[in-house]
Amino acid sequence: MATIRDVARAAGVSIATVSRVFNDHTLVNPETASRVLEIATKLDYWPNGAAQSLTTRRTQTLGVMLPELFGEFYSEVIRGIDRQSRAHDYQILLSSSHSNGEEVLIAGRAMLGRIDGLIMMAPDEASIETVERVRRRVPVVLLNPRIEVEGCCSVAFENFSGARAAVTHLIGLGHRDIAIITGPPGNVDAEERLRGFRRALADAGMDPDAAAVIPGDFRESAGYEAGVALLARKPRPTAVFAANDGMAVGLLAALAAAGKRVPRDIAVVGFDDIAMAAYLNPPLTTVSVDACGLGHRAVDLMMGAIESGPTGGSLRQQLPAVLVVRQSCGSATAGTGLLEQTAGSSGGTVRRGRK
Amino acid sequence: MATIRDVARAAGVSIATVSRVFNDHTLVNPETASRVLEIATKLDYWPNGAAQSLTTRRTQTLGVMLPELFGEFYSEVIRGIDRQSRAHDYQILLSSSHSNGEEVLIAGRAMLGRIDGLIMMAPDEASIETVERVRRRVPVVLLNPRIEVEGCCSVAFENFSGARAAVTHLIGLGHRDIAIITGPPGNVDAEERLRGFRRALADAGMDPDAAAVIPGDFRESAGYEAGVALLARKPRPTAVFAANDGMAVGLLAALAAAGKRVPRDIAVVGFDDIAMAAYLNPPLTTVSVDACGLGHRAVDLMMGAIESGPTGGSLRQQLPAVLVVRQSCGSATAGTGLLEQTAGSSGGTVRRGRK
DNA sequence: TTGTATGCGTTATCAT
DNA sequence: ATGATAACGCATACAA
Repeated sequence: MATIRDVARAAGVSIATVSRVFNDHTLVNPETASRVLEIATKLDYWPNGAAQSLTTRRTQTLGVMLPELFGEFYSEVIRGIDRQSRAHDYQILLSSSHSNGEEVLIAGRAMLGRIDGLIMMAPDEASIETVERVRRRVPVVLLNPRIEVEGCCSVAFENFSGARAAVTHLIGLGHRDIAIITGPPGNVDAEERLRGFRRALADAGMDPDAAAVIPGDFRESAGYEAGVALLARKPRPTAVFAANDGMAVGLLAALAAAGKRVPRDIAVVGFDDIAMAAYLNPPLTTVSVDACGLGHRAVDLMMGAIESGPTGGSLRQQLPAVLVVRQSCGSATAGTGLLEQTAGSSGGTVRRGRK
Repeated sequence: MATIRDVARAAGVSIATVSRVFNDHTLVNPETASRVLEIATKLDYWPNGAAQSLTTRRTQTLGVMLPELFGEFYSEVIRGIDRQSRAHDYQILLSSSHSNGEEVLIAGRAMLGRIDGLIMMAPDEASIETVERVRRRVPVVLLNPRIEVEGCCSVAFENFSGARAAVTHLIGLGHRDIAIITGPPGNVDAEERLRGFRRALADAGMDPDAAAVIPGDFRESAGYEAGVALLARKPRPTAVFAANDGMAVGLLAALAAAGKRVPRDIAVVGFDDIAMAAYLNPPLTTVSVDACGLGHRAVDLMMGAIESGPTGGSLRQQLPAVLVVRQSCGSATAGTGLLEQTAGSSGGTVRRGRK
């Protein structure tokens, strides 16, 4: 393939001139420029990106590392990153499905020299060291970080207050025996949601330790199994908070299979507000988070970090988690207010209906 | 940051030796190697990817270009590509949301030098020229191509036979007035599905030109609007084939809003079998395609193309589109067989139930 | 306005 | 087993 040298030779100029034409740096003689352009077109010359980034130290690429690419949630995050990156003329170097620190390290090394910044969601604590090492080279933006890393910006959802609002709503509806299906152990989101669940109970004067905590892993199948386990329980909880919608879907299926009616027999609330939540039977009450917006925001932070260089501060941003009341949680029972504002320092809000 | 030179200096060896240690090329003296490794660790040396790929002409990266990143379908494709790429130790350079040939060209140029191959789904015919130009540089694998490009491998779904099977099924159920909600004009999948729709009607001795063809664009909102338009029609069709599930979802919502019962009043069939299809009310009969598998297969083809070099043949592969019968299409009416095999050279198959 | 020359951080081909 | 040194393709400081 034609290189800058080929074009220079064919046009009878130096490579510096060709380079200038393509980067319209210094003013180049219009005639010369058009001649070079013509030759370049004829030779179908495309500058080599690797060579460019080697000299300019710029790649116009953002690295993205995610723990896994399963479930709608991560797809949405990627979409958000993708869109906003394009708006800034950046491409995305994707490397997901990392389950441990070792893989993260390898992927990080492979990205070095090919990216101007890294947006990552660390699967576990072990990846923190990798983050530190990457951070010495390019800006890093953390997604829902377990631990804040000095010098890294981060964006996170208000998992805690979102979960708290959801459970508080159930309590407001009159429920006193509420179970939770948790996410995978070690997952930050899962832990925060569990914490919100417990806090809501405690706030209402109930004993968090008395509540049924059924282990899950964010997958639909776990929700189904949890449903089976739940039905065998005596006394059977009157409401269930699933730590994500995927498990809520499985739970709903298990309940339906057992002939239970939702919300009459059991109330169900999820978390994430995935696309199908509004279309489930019954429509799922859940906590809505804007996964796409998370990616969008991460890119914005990254752009700032790239601009300001290594001295850039470490902004922390929180994105709201809003309770969306649909039908799976049932309506207010007599004597209980339905519209009370959910408590929470971050001011939880409540939305109703399909969207 | 430390470069290979820094390591060499600190270890008292030449850069060639350091390079050898990291690529375990020729045998290096174990002592020297361990010393170099030690120094490299201390200096936190990471090879620069851009420099590596400049000399080796290898990037361990696959370019991925998609027309848009909206809807579950594309997310699934990306997931498939991502997974299989990782299995081959490749990363992904993503650039989506391209709506026209100009954008595709720009994105293609930006990728040059950073990728070993390109997997792309061209939004329109104008992108073909870009494909040709990219192809002279790196192998290209096309996803659902409108036109086969000489020297490019491709993977496509059996859109035609899938749609045909779906509509044939409706006809077998006794329907004689079947409408279609089409995808966006110019979209290959959309056109093939329309073609399958028409063929099914023709095969049954019906007049394709007499059928109601309602324009859509694959979005949920288009399905909703189509539903409204459909209900105003007299006589009202007894069945509708939505060219994708997203529109079927909107259609279902419109019908429910109008108090119509599915499938009693109107039968509905979709295409894609997205995750929520099985959970809709009623569960959606649709044509299932394995979007994730498409990506997976594309990577496999790419690996072959990269191996075999520029002389690699141009394999074309077809992935099945299987009718999944759920409840939105209703059951057989008297006198009509329900289990008949769908016609089609590619041997359409029928599946039942939730999965 | 244009050309020369150097460097970016590697790998790889020679020697030694 | 190891060391010079020449690419790789481009951008850019400096000279002309």
